[in-house]
Amino acid sequence: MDVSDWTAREEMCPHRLVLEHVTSRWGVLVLIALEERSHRFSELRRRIGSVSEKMLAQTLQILERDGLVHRDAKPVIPPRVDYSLTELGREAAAQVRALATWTERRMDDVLKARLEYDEARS
Amino acid sequence: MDVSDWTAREEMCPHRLVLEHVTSRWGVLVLIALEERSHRFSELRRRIGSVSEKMLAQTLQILERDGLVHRDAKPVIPPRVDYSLTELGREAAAQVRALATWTERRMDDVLKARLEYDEARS
DNA sequence: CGGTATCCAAAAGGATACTG
DNA sequence: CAGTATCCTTTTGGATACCG
Repeated sequence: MDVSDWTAREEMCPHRLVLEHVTSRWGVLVLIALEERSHRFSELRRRIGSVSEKMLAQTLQILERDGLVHRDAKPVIPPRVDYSLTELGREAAAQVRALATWTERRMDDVLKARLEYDEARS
Repeated sequence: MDVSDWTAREEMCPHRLVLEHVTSRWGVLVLIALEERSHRFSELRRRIGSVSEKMLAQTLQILERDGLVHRDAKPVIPPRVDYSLTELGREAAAQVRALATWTERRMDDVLKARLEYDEARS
């Protein structure tokens, strides 16, 4: 893989965009939550906590369009919509979770590095 | 890992921030470029192509502070600064590259999903 | 309940000029 | 060469109100 492949063209290349979707602020949290089990819209909101309706809806639409999330709207009143991962989404979630787990595991080293960095400059 | 752990506190929790650093627009590209070999500042600029001086400098500082990137400023004229990955940075780069490789490998399925999604709505 | 539409504030990011 | 400082534009994201 060549880095310039990711930025050479005017419009960002397609797989660079998918990477941005799955690693976006809310994309990461949605994928990890849905990897565990399917959620309704309002369940996801409560689960993630700080996300606004607008951003959650937007994130879910982007991930659904990319084929990572399946949206199941049941024709009942009141409306009920369940979100789950597709096979593609489960693969993405596994990758993202691996990265998230790594940051958790290595956090102490990062904090130590920051202390050294800040001290060297004060 | 619980998703709400990532968003519960006022300030984002620390490992969530590290995740944002390594998956940021330019962080991804810097890590992948440096995984291959060390680069000078201007080499990175040319390699990544579309990044501004400001953003490259900022990204490198953030990654250096997190202990992922090593900065080696040689006291010569004209100045020469080499950037490389630390051991921690190599681990991060491997994770990020795995994710990037996955998006590349699965791009066809994503594009197909998008076509279906867009057609179903037109 | 599960959204959309609108407006506004905040943050990210680029262009340019300048410096050791 | 390797940045920093400043200004300005673009993008992101939250709050609110409304709808089927």
